[in-house]
Parts: sequence; C-alpha cells; structure tokens
Amino acid sequence: MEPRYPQYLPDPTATREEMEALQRRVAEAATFDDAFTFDPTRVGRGDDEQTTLGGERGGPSGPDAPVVAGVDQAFLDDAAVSAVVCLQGGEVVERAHAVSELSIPYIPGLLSFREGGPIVDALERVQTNPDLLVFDGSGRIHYRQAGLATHMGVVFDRPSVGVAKSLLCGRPRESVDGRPEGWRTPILADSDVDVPDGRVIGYAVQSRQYESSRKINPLYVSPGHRVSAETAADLVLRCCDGYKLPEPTRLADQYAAEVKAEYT
DNA sequence: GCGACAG
DNA sequence: ATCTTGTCGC
Repeated sequence: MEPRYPQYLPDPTATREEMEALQRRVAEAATFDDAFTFDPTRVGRGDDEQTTLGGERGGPSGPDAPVVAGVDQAFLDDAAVSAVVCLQGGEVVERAHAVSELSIPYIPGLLSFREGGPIVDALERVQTNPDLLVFDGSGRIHYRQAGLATHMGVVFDRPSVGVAKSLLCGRPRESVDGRPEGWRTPILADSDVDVPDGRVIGYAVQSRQYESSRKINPLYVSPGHRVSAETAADLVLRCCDGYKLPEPTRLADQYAAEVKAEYT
C-alpha cells in the first residue's frame, strides 16, 4: 500500500496546535458514511446461517471475499513494532511488520502522531490491497473526529474502522454493563466532541460475554473513513470469532508480540 | 484548581 | 502500551 494523500501524514515534530489543526482537516476529508464496493456480508469467516443457507456465498466460482487488514503495535524502549495481518474469509493471507523509532510520547487525543508514522511504515510493506483496515483505537470517537483509524483511513483513502477497548470521549446512550453477546448501543457526542451534542459517533459493542457471573467490557467501535457507525459495528462483529477482539486486530496483536520478542 | 483522557 | 502469577468460576 502507498499513502494516497501524503499531505495528511502525521508529523511528530508539529506543535500541538498544528497537530490539532491537521486533525480538523483530516476530519473534513473523512467520510462517515458507507462508501465502499465490497460486500460487507462476506467479511469474516461467514459461517452465519442466513448467508450460507442459500449457498449464494461465493465459493471457488464466486467473487473473492473481502480482504480485511488488522493493525496493532507492541513497544520497545524507543521503538514501535507495527504489525499488519490480512485476512480473507477468516484465513491469513499476508503478514507484514516494521520497527520504527518513536519520537513523541502518548498524549490522549494525539495518538496518531505517535503511532501513525510507524503504522504507515508497516502498511507500505503490505503487498495485498485490503478492502478494509481495522485499527486498535478510536476513529470518529475523538475530540476532533480524527482518531487513529480516521487519520490512517484518510491518508490511504481506504475504508477503515476503529476498535477501542475503552472510551476516549462521548457517552453511551444507556448502561453498557453486563450486556449479552451481540448487543450494541450508540455512543453519543458530548461537549468534548466537535459536533452537535447527541450525534451518534460510534457504538459500544458486546463482542463477547460469559454466560454468567464475571463480566466483559464492550468494545468501542467507530467509523474510521468511508464506513458508517452502524456498518462499522456490523463489520467488527463479523470479524469476531470467540474472542473479545476481532480476529484481524487480535492476530496483529499476537504478531506484534512475536516480533517484539525477537528484538528482546 | 478539578476532572478526564484511545494506546 | 507495559510490568506479570495466580486465581475465580463454570
């Protein structure tokens, strides 16, 4: 892959004001509606009954299933290990990684300026052309609607979604505690977000839940680029396979840890 | 000053 | 993110 709009590449040497200004431009360039050509119902392993019963799901003769790339990182002293795992129909078709120097610390709201460059390094080594990019972090659920998933999605002009394990800003429409698997509720913009209060900017998604007692927290899914909040939630659930994290992200996390181990 | 804050 | 074993509950 190659950045299609390098003017949006995150510059770690920029001042805080410049970083925030770029994020506002990224948000303006972003599309929070569905604007892709792949078939969302064919993402993931696709072992759910409605699409398999009729047998219309593309087999050897049908069109290829969409390629979904998961991106995650692991950290060394002064470097980041960025890993990308591409899946097609639940099968790994490619893995790529990069080890990059880190320049700035983690600052809430400016994550893409710390991790964006390293992630671009890894994505540039990917030979496949992913239909969808799944990031570990927020997309539209961000103060300026320009979280990591949105920023990267715009730089590569590729459909993307953000999957965070905790909420950066906004508020769930209702309590998210102890919900059943498959449940979801909208995340509404609050005063911390650059949009009218109450707008849906993402979803809390219960990707996994124990049958009793102990509770698992939901995932916070939001549009990165070219994907709506509703579709982002659908796509992430389709990518889940028995674990809290969707497979693309979970496998990228594993891969990043493997690479890190070799450098330790 | 206080609170809140992805990875 | 990272430092890390056991342990709770089915």
